[in-house]
Parts: sequence; structure tokens; C-alpha cells
Amino acid sequence: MVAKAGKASPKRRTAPKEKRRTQLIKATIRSIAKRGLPGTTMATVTSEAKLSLGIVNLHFQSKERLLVATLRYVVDEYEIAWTKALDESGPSNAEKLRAILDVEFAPPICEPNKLAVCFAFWSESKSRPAYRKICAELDKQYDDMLIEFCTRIIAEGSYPGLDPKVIATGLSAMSWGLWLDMLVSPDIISADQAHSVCLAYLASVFPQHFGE
Amino acid sequence: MVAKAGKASPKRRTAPKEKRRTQLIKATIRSIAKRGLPGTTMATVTSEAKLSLGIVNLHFQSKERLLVATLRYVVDEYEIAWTKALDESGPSNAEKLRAILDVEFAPPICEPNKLAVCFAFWSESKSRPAYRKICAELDKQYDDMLIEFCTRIIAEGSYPGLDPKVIATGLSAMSWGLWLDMLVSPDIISADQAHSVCLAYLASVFPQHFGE
DNA sequence: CATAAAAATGAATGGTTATTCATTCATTGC
DNA sequence: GCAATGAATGAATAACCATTCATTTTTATG
Repeated sequence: MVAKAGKASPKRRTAPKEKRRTQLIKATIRSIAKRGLPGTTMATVTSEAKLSLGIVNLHFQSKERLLVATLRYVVDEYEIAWTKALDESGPSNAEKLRAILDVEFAPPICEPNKLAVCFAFWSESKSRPAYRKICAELDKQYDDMLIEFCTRIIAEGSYPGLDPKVIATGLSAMSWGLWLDMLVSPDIISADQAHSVCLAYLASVFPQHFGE
Repeated sequence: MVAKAGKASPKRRTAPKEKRRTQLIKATIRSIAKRGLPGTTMATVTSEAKLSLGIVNLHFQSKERLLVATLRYVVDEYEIAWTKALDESGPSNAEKLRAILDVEFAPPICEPNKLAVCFAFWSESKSRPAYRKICAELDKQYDDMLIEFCTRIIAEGSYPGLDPKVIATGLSAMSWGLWLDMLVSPDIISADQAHSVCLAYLASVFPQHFGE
């Protein structure tokens, strides 16, 4: 009669259900990093999660849905991280732009497994509309944000003839290209080095804000 | 007794054999672009090539070897194109650097299908040593070349405090990031725009060589 | 033209995979 | 404690895929 706690949950055990889902998503991330997207099967995912074979269809209905949920998870984590970084950063536009780069090249965003997952889905986006939609949306949000800060920084300083869209597109491309470098040749370039390559770029376009 | 031509070929019909191989490789490129790497099967490749199912194993022994040959084909084409561009370009270092970028953002290198193939293999390179070897080698050759030209350009002009390695790494990352943009959002950025983003970067780091 | 050799075919094979579902196990409410 | 409800399991199934190879077709040679 008397409920144990104040939560009037209409269904029981909803928490463990969500827990299982993220458990499976994390296992999928590890599997994709280890074996690639084509090499990731229901068997590799469930054994990575130390659960039984049938459980993916119980919680995700199909393999495809698990994969889309995994992409969503990684993309959301990324967006949440940069939103938080903007909140916590100093007020100036230069500080905010720098905060974005700090997030980009540090855990939990910049980890080998996450990089592998990002590029696995990115490279499939041409043939899979469901992936492309998510990737293109992230792409656009990120670029728009960079354009906004670049526009403001150009307005603040005296940078004649600079097009914020061109600068922002170049910066965003450079970030993702550096990620690719770290994925393919992790022993050649570290996250710290990648980070400073981006800062060097900013120093050269916005010397008043990022110069030594 | 008397041979028809001077060629003392121990085996007949070697030419058509090579032709079949490239025919299959080109079909593989189209299939990967259309269906992705996981969606590419012997059936999709051979139907794309309008040949019979068994022919891949006849000419390549296995699917895996066909895929590696396809990656090799795309990478070789890239390297040949930039070598040729360097040969034909003007003598100055700035001209040579520009020639590289011209190749990078024009057909036959910068085509939607080729981009899709490149990233398909790149993103698998973490789990497939055979792919990683080829990708990392290309990566290194390209970076080394850029570093060389940047070093010379810095020596020519008065650019105090510029590290050629940092500039080159940034430029190479920006190129590949722009390729990724074109793959994911081809309607948002064109090859010409990508090209000018790179030139804007060069103008900002090397104003004496690439300034307006 | 006849014959031999190579190339190409595609049905058959064996292994792998996603999905299903009858059964077992764990948790909740009474 | 004791049903009853939902979660988890994993063997069974059906579809799919790479590979094989007996057969057919094409080409080269005398």
C-alpha cells in the first residue's frame, strides 16, 4: 500500500533497463574499436559486455538500432562536453574558442576508442542515411558555433579582409584531420601536439587574440 | 616456330588479365561508395562489374586481397598524381605547394567515390594491419613532402618562430578534414571552396608567398 | 578447321550471422 | 513466503556470404 519512496514510477525496474542499454553501447564501442564496424557482430558485442547473445534484440530490437544508438551516444557526449566547457570557460570569445579546443583534444572525447567509432560511422555515412543525418547535424552545429566565435573575434580586433566562415571551416577541418592522424598514426602525433597545432593556426589568423 | 612479335612472353593474354583486375577494382570502388565496406560483397562487386560471381577468386584469390588491391590502387593513383603535379609545376617552392593543393581538390583524386573509399579503409585501419600499413605510409610520405616545402619557404622568407612541422601537420590535417566535410556534407562545401580554405590558411601563415 | 589451353561461369558447399523464442532466473507486490 | 511478472539466456533457425569446382565458352596455335 505505502510506496517505498516518493517516486511514483509507473513501471518497475526502469533504471536497470537504461543501465543495460549503456552497458551494451559501451561494449559496442569497444568492439568497433577492436574489430572495426564490419567485424562487429552480435556475438562480439555481447561477449564484450559479458551478457548473453539474445540480449541485444531484447533491448534494441535489432543490430542496426544498437549501432545507431551507439553513434548517438558518442555524438551526444561530444555535444554535452563542449556545451559544458563553454559554460565553465571565461567570458571572452577567445577563451571560449580555446575551451572548445581543450575539450576536443582531451578525454573523454579524444580517446582512441571514440575516434575509431566516430570515423567508422562517418565513413559509412555516404551509404547510410541514418548515420549521415546524425553526422551532418553534428558537423553543422559545430561549424556554426565556430563561425559565431570567429565572427565576434574578427569584430573585436582589427583583422581586415578575414572571412569568419573560411577561418571556421578551416579550423574545424583541421581538428578532424588531426583526429584522423591520431587514429591512423597514434605513435606519430599525440593529442597534446594536435592541440598545439590548432593553437598555432589560431595564433597565425588571430595574432591579437592568440599571439604569443 | 617464328613468333608473331618480338615479345617473348612466356604466357599468353597477360594484358586482358590486368584489364580484368582493374575492371574489378573499379567495380569495388563503386560498390564501396554505394553500399559501404560492410555492405560490399562478392555479389555486389561482380554484378557492378557485370561479371560472374566466381571471377574475383580467379583473379584475386580472395575478397580480402581484392580489397587491399583496391586500397593500393587509390593510394597509388594519388601518389602518381602529386608526383606528376610537382614535375609540371613552376620551380618555386610556393608554386609546388600550390600544385599539390590543386591536385588534392580536383578530379580524378577528389571524387565522391574515391573519398568514400579512402575513409572506408582509413577508418578500418585500426583493426586491420594490412590497411594501416598502406594508410600510414601514405600519411608519412605526404607529411614529409609538406614539411620539406614548408621548411624551404620559411628559409626563403622572414618568418620568425615558425615551425615547419607544425605548419605542415596543420595543412595536411586541414586537407583531410575538408575531404571529410565533402564526404559527409557535399551540399555544404564544394571542392573549390575547400581548396580556397587551404589557400587562405597558407596566406595567413606565409603572407609573403601566398598573400594577396 | 581441329585441337588444346586458358578464361569465365554459376550452382553447390560450408561456415557465419542476425534473429527468434521456449525456457530459466531474478525481482516485486502481497 | 509465494505467486506473478519481467529480464536474461542460449539453442535452434533461416538468411547470407565467401569460396570451390565441374562445366561451358572463348581464344590461340598448327
